[in-house]
Amino acid sequence: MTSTSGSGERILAILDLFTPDRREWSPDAMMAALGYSRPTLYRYLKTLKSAGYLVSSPSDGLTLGPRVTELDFLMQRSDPLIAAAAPFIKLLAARYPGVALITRWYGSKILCVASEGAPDAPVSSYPRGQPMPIARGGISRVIMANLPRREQDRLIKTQHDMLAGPNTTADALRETYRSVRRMGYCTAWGEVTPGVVGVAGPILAAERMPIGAISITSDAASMTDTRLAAIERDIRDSAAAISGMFCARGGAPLRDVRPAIQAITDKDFSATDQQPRRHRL
Amino acid sequence: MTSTSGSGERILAILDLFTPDRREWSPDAMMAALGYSRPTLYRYLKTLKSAGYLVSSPSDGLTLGPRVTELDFLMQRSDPLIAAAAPFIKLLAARYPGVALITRWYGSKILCVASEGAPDAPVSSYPRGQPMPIARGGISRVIMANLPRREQDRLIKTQHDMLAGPNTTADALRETYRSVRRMGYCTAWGEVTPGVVGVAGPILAAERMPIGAISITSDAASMTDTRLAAIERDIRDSAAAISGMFCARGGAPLRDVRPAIQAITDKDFSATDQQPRRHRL
DNA sequence: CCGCAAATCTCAATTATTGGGATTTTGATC
DNA sequence: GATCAAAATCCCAATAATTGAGATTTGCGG
Repeated sequence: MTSTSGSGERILAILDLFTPDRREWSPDAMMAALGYSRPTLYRYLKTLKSAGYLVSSPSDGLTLGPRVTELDFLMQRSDPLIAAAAPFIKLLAARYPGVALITRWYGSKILCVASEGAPDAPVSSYPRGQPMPIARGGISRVIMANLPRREQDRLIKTQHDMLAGPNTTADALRETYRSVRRMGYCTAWGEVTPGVVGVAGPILAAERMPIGAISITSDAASMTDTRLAAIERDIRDSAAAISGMFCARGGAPLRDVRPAIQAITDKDFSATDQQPRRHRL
Repeated sequence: MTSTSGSGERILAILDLFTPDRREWSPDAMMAALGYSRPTLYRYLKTLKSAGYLVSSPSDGLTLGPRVTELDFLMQRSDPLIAAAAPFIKLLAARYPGVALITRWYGSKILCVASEGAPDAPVSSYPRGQPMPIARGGISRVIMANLPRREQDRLIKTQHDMLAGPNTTADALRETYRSVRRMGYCTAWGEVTPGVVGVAGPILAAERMPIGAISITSDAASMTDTRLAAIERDIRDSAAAISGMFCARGGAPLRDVRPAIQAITDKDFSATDQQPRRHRL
C-alpha cells in the first residue's frame, strides 16, 4: 500500500468515473470531480481516447470506448477461472434445470463472468458483467464465509444492513459463516429473487483466499429434496475441484479437468448422505 | 502528438501485451517486452491488479481481470453509437434474413460492437468484441472510402495486399472508394465468407469522419434482386440517419430516432430505383 | 522446517510531470 | 463562406513525483 504509481492511478481514476448512474462525462465535470488541471486532464483524455478506452462526441460528451469491448472479448477467453469452471457449469446446467453461474470476487463486489442455461431466464437477472453488491444469497455467503477474518469483519461492519436483516447480530452472522465455511457450500431460499433457490460453492486460490464462486439457481417450487441434495453435493465437489486447480500442490497444475469432472459424474446421487466435510486445498 | 502522459501510457502498454496470441504473461516476460525495471513493473502491476484489470495465479501468470468485463457491460449501455444504431439493426434484422452488425472503426481495426439476428448464425463469424483487420468486405470499403485522403493513402500503402487482390492497383482502389463514397453504401459478394453477400453503410461523425458502419450479411444464394435493392436503400438511409445524429447541426441533437426510423419504414420498396445520391450530413 | 523464487522495500538522483496562462483549433450559427 | 464562443492544445519553468539498483522480506513447494 505504500508504493504508488500515481500517474497511472490518476488515469485509471478517470475510467472509474463511469458508472451505471453516470455514463457520460464532460471534461469540465471530470476536472471538478477529480481535481486535475485542464492541461493534465486533456493529456490523460488524449491518451485514453487514442487508445480507444474512451470516445467523445460533441453531443454526448465522453463515453467508454471500443477498447474495453476488445479487452473483454479477450478476457473471456483467457481467464483461468472461466477456463477451469466452464466445464462444470456446463455439466450443471445440463443436469439440472436453472442457470449456472461463475462469479468473481473483486473490489468488494461480486461479478458474473460466465453463465450457462436458459439464456434469458427470468430466474437469475444477473447477466455477465453486471456487478452485484455483497447483498444476500448463497454466493455472497460462500464468499464472505471464506474471507480472512480481517476482511470479513470489515465488511460485516460496513455492510451490516446489506448482509443481514435488522434482526441479525454480527455474531450470528459470523456463526453462519463459520458453518458455511465448514460445509463447503451454501443454499439460499428466495433471498435474491423470491421463488428461487440458489446453491453456491466457493472457489479458493492460494492461501484459501476466495476468488469467486460457482452456483446454480433454480425454481424453488419444483425443487425436490433429493435433487437439492444432489445439487449441493455437485456444487460442493465442483467448487473443491476448481479450487484445487488454483493451488498447484500435489503435482503438475491440474489443467486437465476431466478427472475432476469424471469424479463428479461418477457419483451416485441416490446414495445416503455423505457427511459434509471441509473440502481440501 | 507532442503532449505525453508517459506513465499512464506505460501502464496501458501493459494491457496491450494481451492479444489473442498471447493471453498469459509472466512479470519477467513483461520486463523483457517492455523494458521496465523490476520495481516499476511490479508497481504498475499492483495498480492494475488491485483495480481488477489483471489477475494473477501462480500457474497461469497474469491474465486480464474482471474489471474489463464490468467496463464492457457499461460500455454496451452507454455507447452513443450503439444507442443510435440499435433500433436500425433491429429493424433490419426483423425485415431481412441474415445478421445485422454495428461496427466501430478504431485503431486501424474494425470492431463489432453489437449484432442482431440469428445468434449463432454460421453466416457471420464475427461476434461482438472480435476485431477484424481492414481486410475485404463492404464494411472495410465504406470505412476506407470515407477516411481523409491522408489516412486512406497511408492504409493503402500499408495494407495493400489485404485491401486488394494482387491484380488491383492503388489507383483502381482509390477509384472504387470514390464511387463507394458517392453511393453511400457498398455491397460485397462473398468477400469475407464465400456464399454470403454483405451490404454496409458508413457512419460519419463531425468532419465526415467515419466512426463505424452498419451492415447486414445474408445468404447469397437466396438473395433476390429486388430484396437486395431494398436492403441497399435501407442500409444507405439508416447510415445517413445515424450519421445525422452525430452532427448536431440543424436543431437539437437528434436523440429521438423515431422520425428517422419512420422515414425508412415509410419507404415503398417496390418503387423505381432512386438515383443513389450522396447522403447529407 | 528449509530453500528458492517471487514480490516488496529503501532512498537518493533525476527525470518526467504538472499547471497558469496564452494560443490555436473546432464546430455551430448567421 | 465568414464569425464567434467554447473546446482543446501549446509553451515552459518549477517542482514534485517517478524511477531503479540493490537489499530484504514474503510466500510457495518440497
